[in-house]
Amino acid sequence: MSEQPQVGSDAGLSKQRVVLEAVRMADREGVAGLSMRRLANALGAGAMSLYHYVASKEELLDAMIDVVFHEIELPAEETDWASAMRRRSVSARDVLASHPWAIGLMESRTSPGPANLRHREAVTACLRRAGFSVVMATHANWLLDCYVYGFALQEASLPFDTADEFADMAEAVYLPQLPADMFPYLNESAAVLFAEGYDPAQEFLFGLDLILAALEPLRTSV
Amino acid sequence: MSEQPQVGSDAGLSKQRVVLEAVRMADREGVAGLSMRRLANALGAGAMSLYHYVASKEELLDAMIDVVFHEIELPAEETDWASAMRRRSVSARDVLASHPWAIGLMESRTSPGPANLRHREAVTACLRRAGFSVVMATHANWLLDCYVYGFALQEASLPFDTADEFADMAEAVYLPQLPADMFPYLNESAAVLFAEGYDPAQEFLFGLDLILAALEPLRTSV
DNA sequence: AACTAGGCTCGTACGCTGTACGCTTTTCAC
DNA sequence: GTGAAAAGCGTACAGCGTACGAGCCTAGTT
Repeated sequence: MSEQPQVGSDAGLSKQRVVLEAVRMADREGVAGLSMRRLANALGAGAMSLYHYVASKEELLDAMIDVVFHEIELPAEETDWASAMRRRSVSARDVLASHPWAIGLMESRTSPGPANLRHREAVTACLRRAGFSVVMATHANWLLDCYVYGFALQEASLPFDTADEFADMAEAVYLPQLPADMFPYLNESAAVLFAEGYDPAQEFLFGLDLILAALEPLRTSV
Repeated sequence: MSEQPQVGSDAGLSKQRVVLEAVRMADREGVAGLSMRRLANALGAGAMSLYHYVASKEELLDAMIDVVFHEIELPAEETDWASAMRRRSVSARDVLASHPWAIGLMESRTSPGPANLRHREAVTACLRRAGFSVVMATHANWLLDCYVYGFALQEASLPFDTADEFADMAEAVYLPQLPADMFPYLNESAAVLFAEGYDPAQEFLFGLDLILAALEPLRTSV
């Protein structure tokens, strides 16, 4: 054993090491591939050793979600509210897209972790300081989160990651499923998207900017 | 056995009976409580009998999701586009709120079922007929779906269902977790929401109407 | 030096899961 | 009546989360 097992070198467990390895494993193989035994194995430990750092798998999943929230950029304080919200929303999408398992886990997790709370507080602060009323700040917060999470959810359930994969996928799987007489409009859309290419990041910005612009007049100017 | 086992009376299995009972079971006890053995038991059958109607549990889950989509109202054709979208979005929220397990399942399901496709086609048709371009209709479709799914996801992860439960919950669990000095803005919000009551349905309409209003000028009038 | 307390590790075991395999029963066309 | 197909299911296997309790290693006290 090393002299400071807390630090998290390659020997010696810690809650942090367990949780981070779990995140890495979920990134690689999905949350379905994450089992306590396999996780312990990856850490060079016995399965039951993990339970000294984590009360249950549920708690592990909670901690993993909070790691994800921790990666999301907090809204900057110096800029205007819309730019700050834009940046943190883009960051949230990036993070959720790189941990696609996280979004599906959120449904079942009912109590927010510390990083989640910190983030909510910072967002609410940003909105309040920009002149939104308490009620309106709550609305705006919900609305933005709905959009970000909803986007991440839809993106995670897309069967492709890149534009090239989209092209392959559309030709091989999607279009044959859509007889032109039953789905004329979807065929039309698919054709256009196929021709022009489809970029999720750009799609995200469209809705985000629309929402931000629609919220702007709802703050009482300070 | 009855004479027409296909029909789905109380005797005789069928894919429909299996899937519907699975949905009912998930509604009652969550998707975690749904096992092939317990499902078979509820249907008065042996576990392996289910596999004559469903290739795997994955396929069962896909079919369950499609049942949920089937329950969502299609956009009406006779009204203006905004009313039609509003109605179907409200319907979607209602349905997803009554099957909270569904939203968490969507992340892992990559190929849309027939009811899902039918719904997408109808929505796209509604938007195109209202004068949205192909690209803009895609944007609008994504944006609305993001909002609906995101809302459902957030709603599902709330630890309460009714306003009364919210009050209890806020006092017992939420507020003690939020020291006023670290989370001044969240405390402020919680106090106001606590005083005024909090209605998810109303919250949903705020964002929905904001989005619909912001989309209106983006169609080229017909 | 001997002893002890407490933190850490983990082997074993239990009840559960999805489902492959193959056997039995039922249904139906001829 | 007969043969074939459809429907039902008992058994078994690998893997899951985790309760339990036994072992180890270290620090502090006597």
